[in-house]
Amino acid sequence: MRADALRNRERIISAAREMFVEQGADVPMDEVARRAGVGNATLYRHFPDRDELIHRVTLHVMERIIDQADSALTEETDAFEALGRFVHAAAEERIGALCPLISQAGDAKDHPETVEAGERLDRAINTLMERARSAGLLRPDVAVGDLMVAVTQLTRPLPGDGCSGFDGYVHRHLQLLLDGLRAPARSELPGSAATLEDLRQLS
Amino acid sequence: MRADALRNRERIISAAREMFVEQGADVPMDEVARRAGVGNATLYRHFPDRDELIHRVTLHVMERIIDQADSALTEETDAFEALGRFVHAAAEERIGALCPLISQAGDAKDHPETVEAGERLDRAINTLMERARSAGLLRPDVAVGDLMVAVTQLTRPLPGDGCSGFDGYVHRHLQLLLDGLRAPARSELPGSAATLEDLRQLS
Amino acid sequence: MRADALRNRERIISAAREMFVEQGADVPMDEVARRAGVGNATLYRHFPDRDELIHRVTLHVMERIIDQADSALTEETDAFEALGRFVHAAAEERIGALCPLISQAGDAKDHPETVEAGERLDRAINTLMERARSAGLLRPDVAVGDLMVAVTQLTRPLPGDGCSGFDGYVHRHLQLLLDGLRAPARSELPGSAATLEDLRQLS
Amino acid sequence: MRADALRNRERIISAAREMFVEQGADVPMDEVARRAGVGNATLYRHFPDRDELIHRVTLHVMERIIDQADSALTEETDAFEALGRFVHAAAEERIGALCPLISQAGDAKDHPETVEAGERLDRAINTLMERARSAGLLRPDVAVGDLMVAVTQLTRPLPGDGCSGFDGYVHRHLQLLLDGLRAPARSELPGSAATLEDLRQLS
DNA sequence: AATGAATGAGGGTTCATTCAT
DNA sequence: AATGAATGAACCCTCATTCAT
Repeated sequence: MRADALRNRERIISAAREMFVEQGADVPMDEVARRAGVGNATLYRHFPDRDELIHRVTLHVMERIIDQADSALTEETDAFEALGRFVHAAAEERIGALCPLISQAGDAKDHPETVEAGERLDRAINTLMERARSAGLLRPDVAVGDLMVAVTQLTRPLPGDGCSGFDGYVHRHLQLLLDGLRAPARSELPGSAATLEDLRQLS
Repeated sequence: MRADALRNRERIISAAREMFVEQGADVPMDEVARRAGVGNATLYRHFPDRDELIHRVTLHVMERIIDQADSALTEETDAFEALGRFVHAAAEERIGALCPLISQAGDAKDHPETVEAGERLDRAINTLMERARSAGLLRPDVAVGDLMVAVTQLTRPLPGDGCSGFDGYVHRHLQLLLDGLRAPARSELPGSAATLEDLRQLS
Repeated sequence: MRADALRNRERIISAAREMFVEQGADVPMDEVARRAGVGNATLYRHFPDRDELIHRVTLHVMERIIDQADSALTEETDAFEALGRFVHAAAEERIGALCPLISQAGDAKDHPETVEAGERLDRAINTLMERARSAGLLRPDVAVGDLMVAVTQLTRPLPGDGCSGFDGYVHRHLQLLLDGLRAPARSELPGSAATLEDLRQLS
Repeated sequence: MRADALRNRERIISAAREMFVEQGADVPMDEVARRAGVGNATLYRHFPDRDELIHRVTLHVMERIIDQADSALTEETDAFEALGRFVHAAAEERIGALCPLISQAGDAKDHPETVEAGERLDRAINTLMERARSAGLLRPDVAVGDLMVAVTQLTRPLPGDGCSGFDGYVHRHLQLLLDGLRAPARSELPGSAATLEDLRQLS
């Protein structure tokens, strides 16, 4: 790929990520192109339709979240602290805004690359959780899917514009969740623990 | 109001609530009308535009949630059990699908009726929380806004169709939240406690 | 017809005339009904469709204009003064706003009542003009159709709202027209003199 | 601008002008597009809404009328003949059908380009009138606004379709007006002379 | 490869007219 | 007779996607 084409591709993904965060997946494609500083047809050359664009943006954010999980694992000594750091870092990566998009992107969620990235993400977070669980700090009845769905949901932006003021509260709610995750369990959870793969097949 | 008109109005609200839950606030108005079994112009006679329809649906659900809070307060003896019952009942009322709609309905969130219903909701839930807090069962550093936002977020449906399989997991996550809410607090929360009014003004 | 029905009919015609003058023939029927203080279905009972309403309003104004012609004939001694008085009076009757409506009312302009009223109007104005012509005050190469079309056009309101400020100028332009009608003719007119019947058949 | 886009733009303006003349400002936008041989969205790309389309069409016709005024000034020796030629030429440019549209186009009449074109038009016609007035051929108590409103009104098409037969009479009425404008004045005019700017501010 | 331009399908809303009370 | 309510067709406008330069 030519160097300028690659640069365009990256600018489009970056613009799309920003706009998806701010305005959701329904943002007009022309607006994405304009924010990226390219013509609309250039956008379509790189991403044949909206689904493909969403697909690539979500893959991109999954990679970043995997990186965050790895960093937290490496750089934090306390196992539960590592989990907490990861949770708050995932929020900053806008997991709540971006990951749910995949359910709007046709069959993208079953695409091999998505599945594969999901597996790596599952492994990375599972490692984090396993370490905390082994240390007796994490309640034993939760799995990666539980954590990721809860974090995603708690950090989802409200539809429509302008509710960005809520961001300040998000970390409070994540902290409440983390307190609920701490061992020992204070109640019995209904249902059963879910992996990311379980969730993917459900959706 | 004429009897048939009232019946139509109720059928429209009911259809709209169902479709908002299933497909979000962007459902075509004509589809809502069709589901309600009326012509599209009948819908517009009752609700001059989409904002008004959303406004009335959200008011309706707020009333139902207030009722749930009152029931929980009356019928449960354990104060924390009451809170838990209310949280799960609010999920069943689809608080996560319906309350966020108000931010998509223009100025509806500042409408006097919405404000007033919000105040009553705040009082009802505050009573529930106060009772649990007095009994030493609820951590003292949370307020109504914290609870309601977290519950709303955790129960929001994913965008797009068909992810209804997640519903089974929602109650797990609510339970995690409730465990995090229990006294004693396991960590210090960032930021400060919010009332519903605080949140309304933010949004 | 019952007394209250007759009263309603008159209120509707009156409301329609006002609104046609202010907003043109495209005013919503429901608005006419509201201005008249009746239900919309009552309007439709009296006038089966918009064309019929326009038809009746224009007949009504034609009668009033005939009256104005008769008054001018009777009450003015100078024959050209009588013509001038009539022209300005027709403007006040909103001939320019109301008579053109008939061309928007389907086949109403060929309705026997319209034809008959047109004939009476033609006779009345012709009498006025003939008297002025006999007195050597009116140029001989103009007929009723010329006068009425020119007066109608010069007094037509602009489409859209709010241009009522123009009214002040209308009488200036009518006066210019009257000066052009005075004998002796200052130029030769193209085409030939037209009766109202000529015009009706054209339109 | 690309050559094909420019061609489309001109075809749209041309189609719109024809249809505005025939059917008024309320023609469906889709019909204009169809007459122009383009898709409806192409029309909207060039003219974001109906107001903008009207705005551009009226600007276009104003330019053509200015040209007519200049031609009449240059090519006619007799000063009143020049005025007469201009008046009839303005009628052929459909001034009566097109200029009133501007009052239906939102704030277009206060748009700088419209104001500026109006000023040039005022100057061009004022030159014509001044020359005739200096030659003692034009009555002194009229101004540009008087002339233009009268010409516009006398040449306005009737609402609705099909009354094109009237066109033959229009030049008769313009001639009557011109005879009324000739010096010496045969009566005193009510009100005061108006410039185009006066009229714009009124409307 | 990049892009401005074109397009057709779809959704929101209005309104003339008809229906039911 | 009077009326509030219901309706479907029409129109404006947007946008995802394709085409032509």
